[in-house]
Amino acid sequence: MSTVPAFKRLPRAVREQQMLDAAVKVFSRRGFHAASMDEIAEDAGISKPMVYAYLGTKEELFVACLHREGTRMMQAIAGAAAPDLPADERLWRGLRAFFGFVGAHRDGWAVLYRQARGEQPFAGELATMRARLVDVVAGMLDHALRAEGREIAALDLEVVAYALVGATESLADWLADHPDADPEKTATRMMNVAWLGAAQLLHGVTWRPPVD
Amino acid sequence: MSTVPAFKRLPRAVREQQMLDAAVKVFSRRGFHAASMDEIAEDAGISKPMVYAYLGTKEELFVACLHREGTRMMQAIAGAAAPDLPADERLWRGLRAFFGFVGAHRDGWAVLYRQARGEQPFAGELATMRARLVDVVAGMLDHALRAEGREIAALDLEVVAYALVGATESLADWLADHPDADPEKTATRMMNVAWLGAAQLLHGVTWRPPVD
DNA sequence: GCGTAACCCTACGCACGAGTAGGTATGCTC
DNA sequence: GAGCATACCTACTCGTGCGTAGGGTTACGC
Repeated sequence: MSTVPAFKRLPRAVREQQMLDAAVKVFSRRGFHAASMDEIAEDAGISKPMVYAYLGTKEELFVACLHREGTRMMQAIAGAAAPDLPADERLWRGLRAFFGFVGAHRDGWAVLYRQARGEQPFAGELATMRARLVDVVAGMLDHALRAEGREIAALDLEVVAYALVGATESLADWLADHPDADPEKTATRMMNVAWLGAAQLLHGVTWRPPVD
Repeated sequence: MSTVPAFKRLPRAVREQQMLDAAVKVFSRRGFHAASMDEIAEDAGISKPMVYAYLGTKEELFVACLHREGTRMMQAIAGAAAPDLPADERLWRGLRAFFGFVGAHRDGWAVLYRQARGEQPFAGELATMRARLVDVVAGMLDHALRAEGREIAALDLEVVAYALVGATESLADWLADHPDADPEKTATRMMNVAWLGAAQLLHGVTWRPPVD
């Protein structure tokens, strides 16, 4: 009794991508814990054991999402890189690529940053990625500084870079919550905050607390 | 058979505070979902039904934590307010109070911002608080701008304020993860990023994307 | 000293969701 | 067209953790 199967059989690689798509969607909507494997499987149009067979446990699945979205993001940014441009130009291109990515993959961003932040097992994964970003930014600042024959303590540099990355993430959240906002314009605004401030710092201007 | 009770009976108000202390601690360590009412009860040195009797369901308990910690934070910042000082001085005092609070209540901060961000039911609570902060910062910038006879579109102002708040939150996370770091010094660093950048903006200097 | 209200407990019901056992169908290779 | 790997399913087990039922004990007012 050859009943025609409701939906076609597909090669593993394809199904895996569908599952990851569904997982990113559900994780971003519900958060890691509240998301259920059943819902992810249903959303992918497949049964639960298939998900386990291909992508493993819930944690492994989540890590796979983190990996795919993270790699995509890093590639988007790296694609805009041009090592020998002046610092502001590099920063601008990086920001534009970054906000462009977030604008195009809003739930990828949500799962990557919003969800992974709190949950213990994945905080590390995320921290690594952020650390890489912070290093890049700090490296850029350091490079620009040396070009001016100036120097700042490494710790200060790191903290400033951390603040800039934080501001950028924050605007990314804002962007993700405002579907009609323009990524390009958001990048420009970030540039205003980051670069005008950084430029001052690079020229040796620093703010000191008043002695009260 | 009057067995001396292992621990004293205490009035409701006291127990409620103990429970909230325990809840904040556990929520910040585990995250909302992974935290169990049993662990919170045990940590508070009380049995689970008492928690339900006094603070209600898990969600209600979490909201209660959010409320207490949020109020404390707002009070800490409000206590440093002095409406008629120049903008940079106000910003400095606000930042100092804020980082001082985070330094002193690290897990209060964690539960407030790190956990509430992802989970749907509480995102609203947090968004409200952040919106208040953003308004304050934006209002300050706007005030300073008008004093110079200048003006910026409200949306731009809001986004800049959003970025500054994001950078500040990010440094707060950094502070929470570095127990030996000095809140005061962190505030100074934030001031360097925020104020030097904001000062430029206030003087009408803006960055524009290159025409490529 | 006695009632009553506030404080506090042990021990459960029950739902939900992770992960699996065990089997069926389909297409590909030789 | 037989054999075999791959794609796929239904239908469970079992742990975990929320929320509660149904009590016991201490203090306090009168």
